[in-house]
Amino acid sequence: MLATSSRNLGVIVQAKILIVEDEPAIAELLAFNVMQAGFIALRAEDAPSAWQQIRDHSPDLILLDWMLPETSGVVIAKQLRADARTCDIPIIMLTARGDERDKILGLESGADDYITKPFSPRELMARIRAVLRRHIPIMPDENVSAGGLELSPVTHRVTAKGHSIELGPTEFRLLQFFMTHTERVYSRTQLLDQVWGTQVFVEERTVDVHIRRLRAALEPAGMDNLIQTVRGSGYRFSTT
Amino acid sequence: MLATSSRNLGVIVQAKILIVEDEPAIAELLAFNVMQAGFIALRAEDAPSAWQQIRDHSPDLILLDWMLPETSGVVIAKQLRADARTCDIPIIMLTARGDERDKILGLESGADDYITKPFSPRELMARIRAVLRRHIPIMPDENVSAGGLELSPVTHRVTAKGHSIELGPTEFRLLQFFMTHTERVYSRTQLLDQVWGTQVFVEERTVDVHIRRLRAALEPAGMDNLIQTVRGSGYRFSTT
DNA sequence: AGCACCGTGTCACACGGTTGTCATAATTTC
DNA sequence: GAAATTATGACAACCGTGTGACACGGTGCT
Repeated sequence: MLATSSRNLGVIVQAKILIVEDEPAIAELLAFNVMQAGFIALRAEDAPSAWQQIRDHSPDLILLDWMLPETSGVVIAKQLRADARTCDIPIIMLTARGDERDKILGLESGADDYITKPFSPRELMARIRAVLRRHIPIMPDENVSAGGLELSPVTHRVTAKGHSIELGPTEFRLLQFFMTHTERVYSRTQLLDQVWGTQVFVEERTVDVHIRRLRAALEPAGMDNLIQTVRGSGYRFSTT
Repeated sequence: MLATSSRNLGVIVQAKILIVEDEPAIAELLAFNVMQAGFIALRAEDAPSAWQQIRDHSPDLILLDWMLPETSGVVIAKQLRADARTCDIPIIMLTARGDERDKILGLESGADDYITKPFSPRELMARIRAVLRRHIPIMPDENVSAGGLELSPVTHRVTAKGHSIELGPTEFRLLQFFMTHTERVYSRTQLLDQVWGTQVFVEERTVDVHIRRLRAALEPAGMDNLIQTVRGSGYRFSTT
């Protein structure tokens, strides 16, 4: 599992994190850590440029300094929460004083979490990940059954009339895609996009190999004929 | 997690109840009764906003209307059950027709109870309390037995066909979680959230070590194969 | 206090499974 | 038969997991 990026339905997205901090040294430190962890770091040093960044890039999370030159972080947080377009963006407050009152105020103003300076990079990243984890949209993965096969994403099991079928991760995703998109031909490129993800560059012929491996796993149950080759076009999952 | 979940502690602070209902009048009525009874009422009028609420507030119980504009309540219920993060949330179905078939379908789709409109507030609250009573004490203090293992939270003991099994606190909680959530794959992140808690920051690979320690403790009884590795996904407690 | 002990989290390393790629054989199409 | 396309077998690199060791903090004991 890539700890650095939020995974959703097989597609890897790189979360964008906006750092709103006026002290350059701290901003630099934050940006470094954030990028080190594999996120995209956006930066703003005051409220106007923060809004600009939010409008242009719609970040997935905002690290917001408590103390800012013009507008305080709390005000920004409240404004973010007031706008329908931004009220869903999670906020982590950065505060210098380990004051308990700051914590209360920060949370009341709509922050999802807060962290006091100085902070360890590990803790910061952990909190970021925790907050992001809570905000990843829930995509229900339902059990699928087709052509006598039963696939259960939650238990990560595949069965075919009693036979238990062992699959590697890639073959599992491949079969899952086929079972949720039956009776239709998919080119190798389409399969790569859907199963491997768009950002991965893999040889087209690799699909052949995984098709073969999937068939081999299905063969003991006599269900390998479900995966059909359509010459010149690609592959198809068909019950007939 | 800052929004203190009403579970976990075993003590019901204030259960959050999500009302999914498109008719404003009925939603209002429900909310009023729920709040009157001392619960926190969340509201959603369609499937998307319901998911939003679930994601943000993780309610302790869901009142789900049978008939909804876009996605039917049954579909939502099934999706809730399919997701590891939501499968434990109890559901009470609201149905207008006193039809017996609805009841069957509703229960099959994973609802814990159902109630037909019109209903008396007293009956509704009684059912809510009954369902909550059954569901809150999942983690705390209930003896569990699965796969030939017996776990008793009150005495903090684990036995496997005569063998007494010694576990450290963390391994105990880990096993308890697995035994109350069998046959389902959990990622390291999910296990950290569920067993360690969301505000604890621990390396993901630490889970491996505790899995190993748990297996080592189970090995003398020959039950270490109950904890299965699902490569690329996580771990699973399975009796098969 | 000093001590040993336990539980825990982290790391480094080893091992095996998985994966992508290629060369080659088999198959289909014209 | 030749060309195009796909199936197969083999292989090396990589990644994920298992494992042992160690450090740290807490607890109870002498």
